Amino acid sequence: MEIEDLLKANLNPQQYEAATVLEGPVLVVAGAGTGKTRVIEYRVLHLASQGVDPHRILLLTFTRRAAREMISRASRHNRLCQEVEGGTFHSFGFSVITRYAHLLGLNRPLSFLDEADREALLHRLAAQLGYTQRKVRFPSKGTLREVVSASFNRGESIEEVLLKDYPHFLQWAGDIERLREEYVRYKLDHNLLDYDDLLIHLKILLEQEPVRRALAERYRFIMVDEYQDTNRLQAEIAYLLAKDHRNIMAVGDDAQSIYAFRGARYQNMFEFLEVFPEARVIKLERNYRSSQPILDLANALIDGAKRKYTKVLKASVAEGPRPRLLIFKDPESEAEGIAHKVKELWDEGVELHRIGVLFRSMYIARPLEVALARRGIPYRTYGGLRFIETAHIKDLLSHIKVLANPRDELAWHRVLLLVEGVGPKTAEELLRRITPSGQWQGALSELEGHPRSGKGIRKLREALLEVAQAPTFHEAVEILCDYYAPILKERYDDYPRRLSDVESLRQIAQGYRSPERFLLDLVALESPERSLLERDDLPLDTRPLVLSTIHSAKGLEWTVVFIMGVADGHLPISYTHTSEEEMEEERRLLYVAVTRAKRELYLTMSHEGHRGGIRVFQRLSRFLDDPAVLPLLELEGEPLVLEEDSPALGREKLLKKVLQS
DNA sequence: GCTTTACTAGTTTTT
DNA sequence: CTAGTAAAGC
Repeated sequence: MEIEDLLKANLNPQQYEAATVLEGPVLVVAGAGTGKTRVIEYRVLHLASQGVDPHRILLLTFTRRAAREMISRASRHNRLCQEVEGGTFHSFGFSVITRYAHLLGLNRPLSFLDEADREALLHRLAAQLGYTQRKVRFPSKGTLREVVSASFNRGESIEEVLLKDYPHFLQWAGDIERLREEYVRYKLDHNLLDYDDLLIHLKILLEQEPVRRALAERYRFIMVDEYQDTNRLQAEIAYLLAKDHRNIMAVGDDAQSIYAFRGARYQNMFEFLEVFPEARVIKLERNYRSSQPILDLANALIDGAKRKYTKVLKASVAEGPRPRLLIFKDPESEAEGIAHKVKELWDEGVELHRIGVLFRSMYIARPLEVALARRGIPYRTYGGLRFIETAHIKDLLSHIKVLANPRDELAWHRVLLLVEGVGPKTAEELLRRITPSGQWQGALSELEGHPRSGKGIRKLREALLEVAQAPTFHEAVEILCDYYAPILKERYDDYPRRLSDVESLRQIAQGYRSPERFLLDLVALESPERSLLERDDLPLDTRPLVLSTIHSAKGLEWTVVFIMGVADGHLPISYTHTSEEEMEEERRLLYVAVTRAKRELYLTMSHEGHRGGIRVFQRLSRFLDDPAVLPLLELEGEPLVLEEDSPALGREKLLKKVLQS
């Protein structure tokens, strides 16, 4: 009973129970830093050592990274654990849908639409329906994507979504409903899947009794992590998988729910107890991560929430410095201040990767990147625009997509618009000739005589021909990069930086034999470049400082944490209309950020900010400017706090003052 | 008629 | 910084 001893030695009684109760539903309410990763790790290990075939264990997590991490930790004790099936709902959906595509009437290969592809497609369809030439403003493609996507993952009609999020567009409810239908039809006709489809189609498959029974039979033990951030579809999927055998464990913390904008429902935690009334509830409240002063702040923050959370975190490390609030004059000195402090810590021997800098939105970190670069402090950013979402990488990928599937209209559209002398009209004309058959060579040569675009089209055709004849995929990518480089230089002022991204792509391509696999890894699911950069094998002292959005920092921890921009307008972020629900989520976001810190926590803000070139005064975040919270902080800098009732100048007064000066 | 360029307004979080 | 729009240019 070696494993048994290991469990007993490494888990507290609640954790032990969560790891070892294998039969029947279990809901684990796990506060931040209470060792839920460890629970899952040991539960997997326990299952495997009880003789459960690892292929019958399904671990659904929020990111693939989280799944990888837990499985690899369990595998250190028992190599069999490597065979456990783990990933996100989306990646699980993708593999199930691929296997049962025929039941859905879809033909392989299936292609994946990322967010930008979805927008492009919606825009095209809206234009075809004549919606874009409206006198009254029709929603932009980004908004259309949000609305359509929200209607799917919240299970609401377009009208309901508009009512809540975009009441000013209510008049277009009918048109957008129609657009949504066309969008779905197009995807089905062209074997395309987007993020929502990965869940929708999975659920549709699970509603077919034979499929459901086969999958429920296969996966006898199911674990779902970050349950507070699952949406309605995901909860239904979990239920369908587990309703027969009922061996399901959901782990979550309603106080850490930060994805409502994406359809997440912390209510799923409570509803779990309704669909599985016999579920055992286990609460983890002993925090192993942070010192008590940090947890006091976290507890006070969450105590100020409208909705009451029942957990109170208790630290196992009592002592530690109080969290510090640093107030700077402007964003630049805030950045300088943090960079300076980081350098100091580094010089004192704190390894960079033990320090994390967190912020609500990426733009907050811009000045910091400058300050770090100046001091030669290596850093890497998490969150924000990802590699494959940048324009130049999408350009290049479109060329590869076109070769992999010559009927891919979106990819062709992008490729053609890059050709000199080709605009929307010529591109549409070419698309009409190319995509029905996929015979691009003939279609392209026909237009080579065109006075304006002919030359560019010929270049494209010759390059594609050469690429198609390349002996290996890797060489094909080389040729494409050479074709694309001059276009890139022509189009982007900042081409040197972009060119180095192209170089990275070229290197990533070296590991692949075929475009299909490459595109799937890169576009459909988590991109490999992350794992390339996240090398765990790097010596500890060369791992860089992490800058991360709070959303991306979920589940991570650092010895020293900086939270930038704790000012009203940044955290909570000011957005045109903010409901009470959204404000509560902003509070939880700060809670999540605070609970990432183990020993030292710095909260920083600046009084001056720029909004569109105009200087504005900022006040401390309303979550911190609270009599129950402020005394928990060590203050540094001038707390130039504007009076709560300091009256706004108002248009007329401002006008007078400006005219006088 | 179509493409390119110049300008302006608004800029969250992510599988 | 980028998406959308208006005007200029071929």
